[in-house]
Amino acid sequence: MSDTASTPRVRFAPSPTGYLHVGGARTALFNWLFARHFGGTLILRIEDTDFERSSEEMVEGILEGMLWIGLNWDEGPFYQSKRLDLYRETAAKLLASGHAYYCFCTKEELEQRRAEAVAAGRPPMFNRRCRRIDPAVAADRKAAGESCAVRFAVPEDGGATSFDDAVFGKVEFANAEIEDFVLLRSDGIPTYHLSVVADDIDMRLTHIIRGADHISNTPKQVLQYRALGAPMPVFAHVPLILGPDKTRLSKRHGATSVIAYKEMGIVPEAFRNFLALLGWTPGAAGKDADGKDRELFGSEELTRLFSLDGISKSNAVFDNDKLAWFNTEYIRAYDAAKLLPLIEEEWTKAELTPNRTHDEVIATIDLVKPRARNLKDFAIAFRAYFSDDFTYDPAAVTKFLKDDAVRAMLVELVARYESATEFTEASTEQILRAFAEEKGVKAGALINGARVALTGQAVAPSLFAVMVNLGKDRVVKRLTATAAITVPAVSS
RNA sequence: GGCGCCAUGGUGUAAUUGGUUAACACGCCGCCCUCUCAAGGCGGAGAGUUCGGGUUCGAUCCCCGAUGGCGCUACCA
Repeated sequence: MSDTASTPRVRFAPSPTGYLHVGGARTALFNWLFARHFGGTLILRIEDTDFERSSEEMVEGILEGMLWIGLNWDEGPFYQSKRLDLYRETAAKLLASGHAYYCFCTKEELEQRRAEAVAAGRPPMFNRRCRRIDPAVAADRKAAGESCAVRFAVPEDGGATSFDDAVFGKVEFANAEIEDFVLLRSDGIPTYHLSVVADDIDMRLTHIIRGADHISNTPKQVLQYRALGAPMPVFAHVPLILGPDKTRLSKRHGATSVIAYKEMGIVPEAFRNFLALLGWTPGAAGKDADGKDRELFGSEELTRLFSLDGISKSNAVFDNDKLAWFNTEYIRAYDAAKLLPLIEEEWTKAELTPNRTHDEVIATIDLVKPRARNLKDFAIAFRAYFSDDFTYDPAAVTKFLKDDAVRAMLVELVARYESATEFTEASTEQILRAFAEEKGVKAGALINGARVALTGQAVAPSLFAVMVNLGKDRVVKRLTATAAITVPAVSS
């Protein structure tokens, strides 16, 4: 690590060939946490040198994903496609110092040789044929217009290249295993190997925190740092996130794009908290007074606690159940006012317009949120609290309103409420229980039936709290309507 | 195939870096509460630390091997 840098400079460098996926989001989060912890700088760099697969639309999707989980950046976004000169200059330096050379092999030749090697059971590595061409001759051929790529000359000294990874420790590769990789393609566009190093040096990065899938690429980069005489950054590779079957997380396992979780009704802070704990633990600092591990960490606490030391080496499985748990915890902890804008998005999507006053809406969110697992609940299961436009859950009707006698009694109950002078939790309960006693039925039967009549659901908060929340008029109306509710025909 | 990395209940992780009845959280099961369902409270099942060898008085922890998983193996990133 360079001692001229007092604070770390890190980067998140996605390739815009897809949306921000959960692995990328976690890498971004770790970089962000690391930068914020040390008061360092986070740079956002778009690695779009694969013109075929990159698109501006994907860049927007990635930024949207980052912003959603609350990540910002200090510099950038920088686009590699706009920094081509830097890469060409870097390649020229390497060429000049003898660390790189022109390769005139065509793609077809390369493919053919690779196929032959595989068929013969030999490693399909580039055979370094063009490395033996005299540099002067190569320069002439290039000047004459012959198409060529630039390759890095990996030391043929029988030695090894290693680096000290902040999470994995010392990792070493025999130089004989590293092929003379392409730096500059024949069309003058750099490959990833060149552009990362050129940019990481140019942007004076001190720590490279990225997915463990880059471990095998690292020696190629270390070699370039040395050839360029640049200070070596600290490498920290983060284990990958796997699906429930322990294979690489993919669409097969459900949502892989971060934004999909937003669309599923996940609260951003819950997602961020969940992600932070995949492959990282605060260790002893994350235990409570009883020595139990804590799981719920807000943004500030996460950045205070974050450290490279807490990153584990083994891959982690993405567990939807745990995410769901985080989500309910966060929804319950949010105040109604903070929840409201998120819920309004869901209402818009569900084409629901609440016909209640703002204060009523806030009070209702508080009433209902202890039972919410997901933002979607506010638009679906809890719909009857916010709008008169709701439906009855057939299963709930079958369970509690199947009995005609119960339905008739609920309708009869209406008169009692209409003539009541007050309408509080205590009074509504008292009226119902007295009525049940008169009729010789269990209060529970009427309560459960009324719940379905009032909310359309079998699941709800305390019935009398619901009554007060809805208000006398709605209660009267909905109870009266009980008679018209159709009981689903019992099949089988 | 070659190279690299990893390996603690179903999942995420702990275990004063050799000495614990292997801990916590999620999930699961049961009980309590009760007008339903969550929540909450209480209790439970579930790993002897992938397997096999070592080193040691003693290994989850150190070493070797095997197995398994993952990653890389492009003029993709």
